[in-house]
Amino acid sequence: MGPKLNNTQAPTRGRPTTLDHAVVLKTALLEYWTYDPYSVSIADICKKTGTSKPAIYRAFGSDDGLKAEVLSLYQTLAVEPLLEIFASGKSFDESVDAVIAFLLQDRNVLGIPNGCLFVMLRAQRHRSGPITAQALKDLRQMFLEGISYWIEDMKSKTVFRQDISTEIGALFLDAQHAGAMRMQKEDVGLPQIESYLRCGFDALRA
Amino acid sequence: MGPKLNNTQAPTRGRPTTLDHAVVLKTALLEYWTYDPYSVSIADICKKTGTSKPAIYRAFGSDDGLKAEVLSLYQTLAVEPLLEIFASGKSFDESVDAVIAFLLQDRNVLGIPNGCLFVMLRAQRHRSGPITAQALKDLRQMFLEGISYWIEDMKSKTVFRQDISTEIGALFLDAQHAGAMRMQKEDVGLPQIESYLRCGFDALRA
DNA sequence: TTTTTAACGTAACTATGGGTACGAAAAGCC
DNA sequence: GGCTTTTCGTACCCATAGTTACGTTAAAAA
Repeated sequence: MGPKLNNTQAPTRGRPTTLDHAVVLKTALLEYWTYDPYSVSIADICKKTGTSKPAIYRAFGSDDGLKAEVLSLYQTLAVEPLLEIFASGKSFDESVDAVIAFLLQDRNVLGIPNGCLFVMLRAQRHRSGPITAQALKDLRQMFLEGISYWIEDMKSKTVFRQDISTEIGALFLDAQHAGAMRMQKEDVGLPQIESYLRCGFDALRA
Repeated sequence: MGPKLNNTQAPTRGRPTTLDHAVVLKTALLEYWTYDPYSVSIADICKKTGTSKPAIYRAFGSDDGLKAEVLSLYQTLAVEPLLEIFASGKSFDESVDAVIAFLLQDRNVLGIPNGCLFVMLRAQRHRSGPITAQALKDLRQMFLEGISYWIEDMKSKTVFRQDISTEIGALFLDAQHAGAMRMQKEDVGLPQIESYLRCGFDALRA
């Protein structure tokens, strides 16, 4: 989109780029995730990364553009790994265990914030600009589809209740995920969140 | 708290109050509920009600104070009626039906916004001032307790799964409520939300 | 009637938000 | 070396947020 490529080779003329696209993106991700996307300003990210505002605007176009790129990074770092667990052909019980283990890792140890940026953005999607809104819509779609595939798979193995439509099952699991992430932010204990999630999965087991 | 009582009789000296406390509160509630508490400014509420900013500060002290009073109004208007359904001694199935009917009323017809202000505030509680934060904490506590009472009642009638602790059951229903309200804001269809809720209640039925 | 009391609202203040104009600086090309 | 190209970042723009100073107005008390 922008007039320049990332730092991965390219420019032939003009002053070389000093801004590190990846560092800014990663910093923004961490700030948005830790606090909330709409409580962190461009100026905050500038301070954290030692860059200037125009540099960020040159690289990302706008606040909306930055948020959209951050969401894209979050997708590859956090959402897709979760979907891969669902897609990895595990049994029902193995899937449940793996998903719970993934969601409830000790984040302090890993240096990862609590909660889920995707969930936070969805909860405030009326605030997002058009680019982020579209990215959010697409990701939601992909998320529900990923879950739907798993449900279909489980149904074919007759370990998932046949009387629950795939659509509703997907909405249900999506909501379970959001609920767990919200509880994590609200400092509900891990054992409680785990029980909550198992309770939900039990509702789907044939 | 403020130096004056509400318009319900009282002042003996000085210029009489023209600001209608109730109207401002109701307007703020509607704006916060329709959009989101942190996308609506004091100035917005002034425009809607035709009052001045100092009038609002005189009556509510601060943004935080206004939000806290609005939350209190929301509690009596929307949260307590829901808890009363749970407390009204209905059977399990009647409770489920009544709760679903309550949550999924046609809001357009009633002039009530979609979603839930309580859920919205909780999702952004890190932004709230100390007064609102405390009110939010108290309301959350009351909400979980109200649900817990119902669960205990249902357990005593052996229609609620005994192997789910009351604490987890309450967290689960709290999350179901939040999920349904979030879906309503995300424009998920009513039938889907209803199925989602029934699916969750089914998980708790003995 | 004058004094006291208290709410009135215009017009400010400060901080911060997203966003940019523009001259300086650093590279390649001729 | 000059010329072109492109990024650099300081210093600004404008809008809006929450909040308040202060002169004015309307009532009760003296």
